[in-house]
Amino acid sequence: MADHLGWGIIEEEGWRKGPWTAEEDRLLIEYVRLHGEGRWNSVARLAGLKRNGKSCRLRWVNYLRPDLKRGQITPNEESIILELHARWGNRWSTIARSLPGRTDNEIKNYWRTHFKKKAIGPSDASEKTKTRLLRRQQFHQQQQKQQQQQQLQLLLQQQQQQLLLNQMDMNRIMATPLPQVIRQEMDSAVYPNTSEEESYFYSLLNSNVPEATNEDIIWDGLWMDDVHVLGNFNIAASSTAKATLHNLVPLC
DNA sequence: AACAAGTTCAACCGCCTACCA
DNA sequence: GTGGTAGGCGGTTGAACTTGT
Repeated sequence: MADHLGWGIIEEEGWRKGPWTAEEDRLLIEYVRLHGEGRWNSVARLAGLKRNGKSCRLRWVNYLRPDLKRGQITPNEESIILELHARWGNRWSTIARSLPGRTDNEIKNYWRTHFKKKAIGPSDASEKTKTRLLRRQQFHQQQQKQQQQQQLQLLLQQQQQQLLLNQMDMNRIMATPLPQVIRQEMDSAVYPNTSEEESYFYSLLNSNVPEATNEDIIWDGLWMDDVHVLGNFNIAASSTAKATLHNLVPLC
């Protein structure tokens, strides 16, 4: 059970709660400087703080992070908050990403104190449902994305194999003496005038497919209305792949 | 000056998802 | 496949501060 010795000195299972002291802040800053962000549950052990991981993370993210912007929300920021809230609802962390230096907590508090009163009404009652629905949709989209990535990766693997085989054939052909003109023709057939999409595909073929791509960032901004974009991306990737394969076929 | 009411914001809570063994 | 754990998120709380009477 918790010992209630006053706000700030409450302890439960050895964890301190309540307002942070300057010394605790110093220890946390030092910890992050040495070990970086993350592994928050190690903070207690490594930094000598009697705070649980969640508390440490929150303190860092909302208060100690060096890139935080202090002071009043500007009118410009306010309009961004209004616009994004109209679009996303109470998805504060998503909104916060569009306002560098502002935290989700800060934006949430700002919204509640400045706009909540105006917003209370029939729409407010449905806010929770709306947020949950959005979350569920996000989850389904994530699953779809994974499936599509798997398909794309499979396709790329097949094509890389095909390319390897083609290259082996090419090597064999190139090993036999040919007139210069015919060789030039063949060179242009391997890498014809490429479109942007094809260049992108070549670059994919020539590099290992990264495990974590910028798609994560893109996906952050993709929601219901944007699903078709990913659908098109997949189609585009597939069609490009087909086109590229088609270009290679005459070589076989 | 003193008190009440209103506002702000740091911090906590509970839930959910991702990840790992 | 499953259970445990860590981290992230939105909602809520309550102490501190400000403003009005």
